[in-house]
Amino acid sequence: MTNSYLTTIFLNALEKMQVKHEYNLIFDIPRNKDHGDLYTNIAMQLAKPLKKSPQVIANEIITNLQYDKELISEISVAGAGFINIKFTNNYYQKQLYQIYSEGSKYGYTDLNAGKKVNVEYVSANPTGLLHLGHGRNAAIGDTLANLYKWTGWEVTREYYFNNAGNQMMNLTSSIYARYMQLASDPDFPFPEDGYHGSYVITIAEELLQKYSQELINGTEKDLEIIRKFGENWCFDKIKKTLARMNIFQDVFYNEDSLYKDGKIEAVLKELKEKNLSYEKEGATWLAFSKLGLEDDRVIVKSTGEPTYRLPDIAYHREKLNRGYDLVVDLFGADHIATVPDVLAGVRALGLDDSKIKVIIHQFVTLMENGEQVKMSKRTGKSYTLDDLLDDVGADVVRYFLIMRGVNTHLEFDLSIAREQSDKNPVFYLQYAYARICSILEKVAAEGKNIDFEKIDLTFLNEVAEINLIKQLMLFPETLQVAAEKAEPHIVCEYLREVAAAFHVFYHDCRIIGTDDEIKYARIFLANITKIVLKNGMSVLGVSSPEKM
RNA sequence: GCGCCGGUAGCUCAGCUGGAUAGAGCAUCAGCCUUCUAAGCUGAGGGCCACUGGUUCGAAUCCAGUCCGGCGUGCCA
Repeated sequence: MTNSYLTTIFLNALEKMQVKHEYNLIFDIPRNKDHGDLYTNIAMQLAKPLKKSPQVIANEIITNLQYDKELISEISVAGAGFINIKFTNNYYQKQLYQIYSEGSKYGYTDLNAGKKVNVEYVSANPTGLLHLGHGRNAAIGDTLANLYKWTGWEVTREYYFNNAGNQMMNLTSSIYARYMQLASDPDFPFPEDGYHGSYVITIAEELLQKYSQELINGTEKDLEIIRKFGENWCFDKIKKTLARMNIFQDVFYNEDSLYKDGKIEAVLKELKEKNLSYEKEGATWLAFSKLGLEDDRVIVKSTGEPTYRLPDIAYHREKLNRGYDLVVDLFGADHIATVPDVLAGVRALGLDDSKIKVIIHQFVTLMENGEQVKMSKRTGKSYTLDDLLDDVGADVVRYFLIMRGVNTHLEFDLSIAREQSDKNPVFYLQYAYARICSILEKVAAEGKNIDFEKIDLTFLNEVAEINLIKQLMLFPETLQVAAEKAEPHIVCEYLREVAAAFHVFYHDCRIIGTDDEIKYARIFLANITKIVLKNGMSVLGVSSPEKM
């Protein structure tokens, strides 16, 4: 981590010593509390170039350090040459004022001000209902978008879909078959690889209600009506599900518009001009082998239809052309194969693919009572995201789906998720928040006006108080790291630690019934904690109820 | 076969741009409510960080190889 005060005094010391070698001055929190509040390994880094032992260098640095004794109580050399720094309570108390002045904006940094990012997530085609996998994608994507917002980016949340391809045709014929089975012929054959989900029957029932027997001839016009009906039905359901998760995207980008606007044609033409595409066996191939990949791939099938690669490439160019500084894609692990193709395609068009950041998340397995709940697309008996939301609620769903690293296979334990108890990590955070609200309410009921500007924070000297302040101070940097690494779970872990630090404070330090000075200082601290928890939970998209 | 991800406590997982004695939650065991929400707090036990070799002051972390699991490897998306 960086610390501006420490950085300044250390750079001054190194300058005095006339150190001109390369180094990376960073401060970190030691695992062991006896080693102080922060440490740096700068002396080790300089050992080789200066040809001195780390301990000797560390001592020289300390000799040259000039610092405010009001803020730093101790700087010492330890172990192999670590420099440990210990702050005074006064230092921490002062930080609290700083947090207070930022108020509900605390945590926000304008690091990326003026920069635009597009985050594309969910992007399920309107051919069915969202399931658990989409849920993880949605939760990670939306939280990531929040993180970008909190680190200064101007964020566009985007959903990409295709309502024209094979999948849509498949849905259409599946609905038609169900419709026919209901409307005229119970034995009407169901397509070989059709959509077996029970929702298709529901769609057919509604279709029958609206159109009666009108569509039984299955003319092209009839099928178009059915297709549109199915698409609208699915999209409506998808959007409602997302809304339940507090997800509202800004742009719904239709793949079809790439064709209508001639963007697919343009890409094909350019690739041909650059001699990167060629005809073979009736299909158009893209010469990925000339772009650093192993094999050439088909981009237009011999039937004349493009494969997914072509519109994907055109779509990414389109996004880059819209002027984003960063274009983020969120995919499940099953889409990994498309990534190198799309990036190579974008490079082939002369664009900077380093602006594209692809995040691949691993799968989710649903567990119940220690057994895996099997998802079966064939039988149509699947546990949808809506089912899950009905079952455990939006807060638990969002939290559980982001609480692990994106690269880790996620085990979603229904038994724990359903439990409204200490086993459930969501409630741990919400309980801390509710406790704060409850106590502040009690204090307010006493009717005394407290002037926050005049509270004397030097009364906060208990270990639990200082530890809580330390935790609260880490919030902005935590959001930065989580955004930078694209790892929302970092925020989950952080907030759990904030809640834990608060619970200890709550346990050790009584508020009501203590002397006024101490009481007011502690109320102040509780208020700051409330702000951090609330802001943090809003980043996660989890609600912060005042009562539990 | 090849590519990507993972293998850390009984279970689920952090830590992975190298740092001091490897962490958390759950589970197990032992404590703490006449006072602000016990959905809480305190403590204990629990580990060849998959394996082997390498890099260096120092490796769970980096490199190479091996083994195990997941996902890919289409004129499906």
